[in-house]
Amino acid sequence: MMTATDQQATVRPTAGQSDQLEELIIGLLPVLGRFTTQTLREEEGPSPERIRLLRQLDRGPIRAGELAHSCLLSPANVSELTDSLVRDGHVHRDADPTDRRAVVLTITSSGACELARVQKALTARIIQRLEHLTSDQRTRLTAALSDLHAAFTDLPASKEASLHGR
Amino acid sequence: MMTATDQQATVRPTAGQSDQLEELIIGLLPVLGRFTTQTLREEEGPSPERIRLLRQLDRGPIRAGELAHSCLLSPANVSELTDSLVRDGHVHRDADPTDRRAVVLTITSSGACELARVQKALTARIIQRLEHLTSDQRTRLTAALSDLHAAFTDLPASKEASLHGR
DNA sequence: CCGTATAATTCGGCGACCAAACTATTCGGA
DNA sequence: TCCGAATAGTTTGGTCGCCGAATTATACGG
Repeated sequence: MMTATDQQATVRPTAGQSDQLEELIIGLLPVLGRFTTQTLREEEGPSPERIRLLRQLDRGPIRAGELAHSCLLSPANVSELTDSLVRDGHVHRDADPTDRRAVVLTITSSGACELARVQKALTARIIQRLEHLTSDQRTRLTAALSDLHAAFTDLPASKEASLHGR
Repeated sequence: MMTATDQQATVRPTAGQSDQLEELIIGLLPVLGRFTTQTLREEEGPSPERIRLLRQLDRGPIRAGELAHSCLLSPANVSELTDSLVRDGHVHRDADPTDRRAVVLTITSSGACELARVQKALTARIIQRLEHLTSDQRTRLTAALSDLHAAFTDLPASKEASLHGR
């Protein structure tokens, strides 16, 4: 009845068995993404994206441009997100004394506190999801995710390898 | 071996070494998310979210509500996204003959084609990222992601019965 | 000093997303 | 048989994330 293409269950001629891994990665993203946004939404705190910025800021003060770079966001976006973080008192903006065009972002104690709270909630949820894994599975997962993370983390320009502002 | 990246493992007294795993998962999302959106953006096709719907539709016709449920989206959102997919000729909407309130969504051949094209591009990029992994690492990653996927895939139904008696 | 490069912000606009209101249909009674 | 409640989707109004282009302020080489 239906048109030419019926509901063939994933018979893909081009697929080898290694295709499975890529499929897994592609499929993982929406699942994790939903989970995270859902969880953080319930948490009533800063939005997921703001949390992402806070996570970076928690590592130490950073210039707005570098933050944009490290989070793969446009400067415009960072500027806007920062606005709201400043408004909420989670971050403050200071002029960089060495270059007055630039801005240095620093997390406030309230920001760090929020971050900790939210991350704790998120972590709790994750633990809950993982609790039926065996110890071996956990170990394997940790190692594998480490690889995966490394594979997809590209710091295209490690020009500022001397990031020392601490 | 730990690829101790820039992560400074915030010594948490309550946390065992398993804390590392949660950190990895939290950190993975933005990395993967960025990668995917970036790649798909370059691909000039349907947006990532539309691709997500197409992926589900590619498994066979489905009612709009079920699609919303399976993708964890609101019906409103699905309706809108579907609009654009229909406009682009990637999907068609048909009234369900057994229930005229309902709508059945079916991917068109053009939709399937687009999906294949885009997934191919995405897969190619992923392969590129993974090419320096050893065969063992790949195997481990595949198994681990399988676990992870299962752990975060929402369990269907089963809540109906318990909620009934309230 | 001046022109150009650079850091950030502002502006306009699009896409994703949702809750609430609305429409059309089904279905369980009385 | 008809009515009201439930159900499937759509529309509406609005928020947030995100970006490119224009703008502003500063730095720096000549």
